[in-house]
Amino acid sequence: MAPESPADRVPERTGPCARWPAEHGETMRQIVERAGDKWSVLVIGTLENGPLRYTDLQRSIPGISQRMLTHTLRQLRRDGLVTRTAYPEVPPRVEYALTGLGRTLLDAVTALIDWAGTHHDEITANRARYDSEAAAG
Amino acid sequence: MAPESPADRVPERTGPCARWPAEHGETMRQIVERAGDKWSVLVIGTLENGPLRYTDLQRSIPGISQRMLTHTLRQLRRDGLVTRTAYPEVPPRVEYALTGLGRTLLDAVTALIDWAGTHHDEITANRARYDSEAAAG
DNA sequence: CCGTATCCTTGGAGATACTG
DNA sequence: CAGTATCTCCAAGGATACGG
Repeated sequence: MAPESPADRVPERTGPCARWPAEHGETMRQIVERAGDKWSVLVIGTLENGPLRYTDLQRSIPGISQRMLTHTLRQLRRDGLVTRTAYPEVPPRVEYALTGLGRTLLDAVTALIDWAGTHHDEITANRARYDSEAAAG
Repeated sequence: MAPESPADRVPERTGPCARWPAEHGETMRQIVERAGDKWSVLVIGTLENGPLRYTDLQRSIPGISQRMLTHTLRQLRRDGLVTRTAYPEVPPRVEYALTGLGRTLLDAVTALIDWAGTHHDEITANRARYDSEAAAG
C-alpha cells in the first residue's frame, strides 16, 4: 500500500469496529437494536416464566399499546424468537411462548440488564455531576 | 388481597419483568437502549483499541454525521463511559477514550454482538421462511 | 378475545453553513 | 481542528375505532 502522511495515527483499523463484521452489517444492526428495544426486551422478559396470552401480555406490560404489542410480537415471531399458538376454541385462545433461540437471547439481554442494574447508581451520579458542571460552566 | 375471577391466569408477576426493577425503570431503559444504539455501540467499539481524536472517530465510523458524533460523544461522556481530553496546543487536539466503566459496558455489548453473529444465519433463515409463509397465506 | 386500520404528533437524524 | 446552529424530513409510536 502507498505510504501515507506522518499524521496517520489511526492504526490498522480500516472498518468501523473489529467485532462488528461488516459482512452482516445490516442484519447485525437490526438484531442488536432489537435487544435494545424497550418493548422487545419487556415482551421477552415477560415470557420468561412460560407462555402467555395476548391480553395477559398487555396487562403484564404497563404502558404498551395494542399497536406496539402486535408489532413487537410480529417482529419476534419473524425472527423465530417467539411462537404463536392458536387454540381452536370458543372463545379463541392464543398463546405466545419463547423459542429456544429466544431463550438464548434472553440470557444475553439479561446480562445487559444486570450490567445496567449494577452500574445504575454510578451512572446516575455521573450524570448529575456532568449536568452540574455543565451548568456551572 | 381480594379474590379474583377464575380467569386470573397471570401468576405472581405484578410488574413487567422480574429482572427489570421498576424502581429504576426510566434509567434502566435509557441505559439498555444506549447499548442498542447503533452509533453508541460503534463509537465504543471503535475506541476499544485506544484513544482517538474527533476527526479520527468520524473517519473510522463511515456514515456518521457530525451532529450524531457530537451528540453521541456527549451522551457517553455524561454517563461516564468516555472521557474527553483537550490538549492546549496549536492546532487544538482533543482525544476521546473509554473509561473503566465504558470498558465493562463494551464487554456486555460484545456478548450481545457475538450472540447476533452466532445466530445471524439462523435468524436470516427464520425471516425468509416467515416472509414466504406470509406471502403464501 | 384477538387483533387490524387509520389518524396524528413528536423527536431522531441527515445536510448544510458557520464559529473559536 | 473541533465543534455549534438551523432547517428539514420522515418514521416510530400513542390513541382510537372497527373487523373476524
